[in-house]
Amino acid sequence: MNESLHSKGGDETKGRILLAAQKLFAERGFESVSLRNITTEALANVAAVNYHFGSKDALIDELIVQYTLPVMRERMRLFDESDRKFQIGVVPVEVILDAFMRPYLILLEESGEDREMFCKFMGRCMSERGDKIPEKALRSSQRVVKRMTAMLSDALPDVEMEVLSWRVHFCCGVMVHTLMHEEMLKTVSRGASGDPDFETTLQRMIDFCKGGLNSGSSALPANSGGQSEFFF
Amino acid sequence: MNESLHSKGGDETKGRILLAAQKLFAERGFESVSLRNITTEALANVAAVNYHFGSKDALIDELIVQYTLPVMRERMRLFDESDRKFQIGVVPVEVILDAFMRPYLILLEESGEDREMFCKFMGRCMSERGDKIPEKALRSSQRVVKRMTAMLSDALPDVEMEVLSWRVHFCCGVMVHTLMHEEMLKTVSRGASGDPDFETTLQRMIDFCKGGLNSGSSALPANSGGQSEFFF
DNA sequence: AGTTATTTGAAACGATTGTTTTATGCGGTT
DNA sequence: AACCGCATAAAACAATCGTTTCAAATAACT
Repeated sequence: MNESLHSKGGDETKGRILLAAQKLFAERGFESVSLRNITTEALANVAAVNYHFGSKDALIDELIVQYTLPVMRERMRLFDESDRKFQIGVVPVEVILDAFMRPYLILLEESGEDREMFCKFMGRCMSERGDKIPEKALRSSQRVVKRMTAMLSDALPDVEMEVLSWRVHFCCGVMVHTLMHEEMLKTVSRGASGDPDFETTLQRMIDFCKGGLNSGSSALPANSGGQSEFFF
Repeated sequence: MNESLHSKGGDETKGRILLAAQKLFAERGFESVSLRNITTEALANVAAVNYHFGSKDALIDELIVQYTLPVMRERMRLFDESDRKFQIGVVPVEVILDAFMRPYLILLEESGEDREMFCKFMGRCMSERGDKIPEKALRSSQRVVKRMTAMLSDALPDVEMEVLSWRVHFCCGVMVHTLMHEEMLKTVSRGASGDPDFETTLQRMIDFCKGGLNSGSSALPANSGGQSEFFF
């Protein structure tokens, strides 16, 4: 009856389908997973997908929106928090990067979902769905990037705007690639202290991106800065 | 008759299929493109694919090997060249990065193929074929990464081996993400001097990665360094 | 209760997938 | 000419795809 915010109470199977879809999409990609794969995993009927969501694409869109918006909100919240904390002076680069990347860690840890699965899902959104990202998620993402670029610009006044835009993009590349292939990266760290936790991975990404953002650039012609129209 | 190195002379359609397949795979991904899409583009019959290659997967494998090996060879050649040039002292980081990333530019410019298409194809190999990379291409890639990591280790003696391995991985993330989404990145640079050429993009990637590799790392427990088992 | 609206299940839809079969055409050799 | 090996073409293969249909079951409301 009431279209609940968390889609709780009402539909049982709808939630199971969303969960199964996220898991399978994360593991094998959007194109490779069929509706029957999903409904089998979710112990539901094939028709249930089209009944509850309308189509496979609509299901994907709903998944993207449902999993993207909380991340973007958390990023914005951390940006705000940082702005307050560093009211005098600028927010340090590593703090900005942390606010940008950490939500992938925190958000899911709280809700008890599988973080690795979630990361892979988000990574696939970025690499396999470059175009077909739902409007709402796209705009939300663009606001975040715009905000972060502005904050970084304050922290790095010597870096031209266009160069900075490119480097923000590079940071996203680092993050996407790392999230997508996390389990393989663990083979790099096999040794003394066991698997590196996400906090370690996060710190390594931040260190690297901070160095990259700060890097002294070779002389290049200066253009007017623009905003990337990407989905991160 | 003679199985020419460049698959010239003998089979006409086989070459056309390879070309069409590379183009379509680059544009839309491996799963989304059907054999009929390919053969239509190549003005060939559907059966021709299975006749010449055995299966769709075999076609993909052949494409990957055919386009990967020259890149790896060129990287190794540039590594050798750098080693000779800097016989006294170590090879600078930016030179190593250049040797790693430039082959994507040079190789195709010479053969007159479409570089943007090629980059996208390689990017898709890395992001959509993480596991199913043919053995030959995989080993070739691993040799390159091992070699580069060793050279970087000499150039950056202060960076622990494990941290360095992670950062090499991050550099790959920068490259893959950039190659995959090059055309969207151009919207960042719209303005004065028109589209940035690949040389500019390359320089920006190198600058960023150099800064990232050099970055002073926060204190983290040191593990034994290992080799990533990735396909780059 | 009975009526209505919503959610399921089994089956089938047409379309498309990768692959195979069968027949035909072509060039070179004996 | 007859034969051969190789390449192509048209057609059909079974399987699977996303989607739809429709009847049965379940829940909600008067």
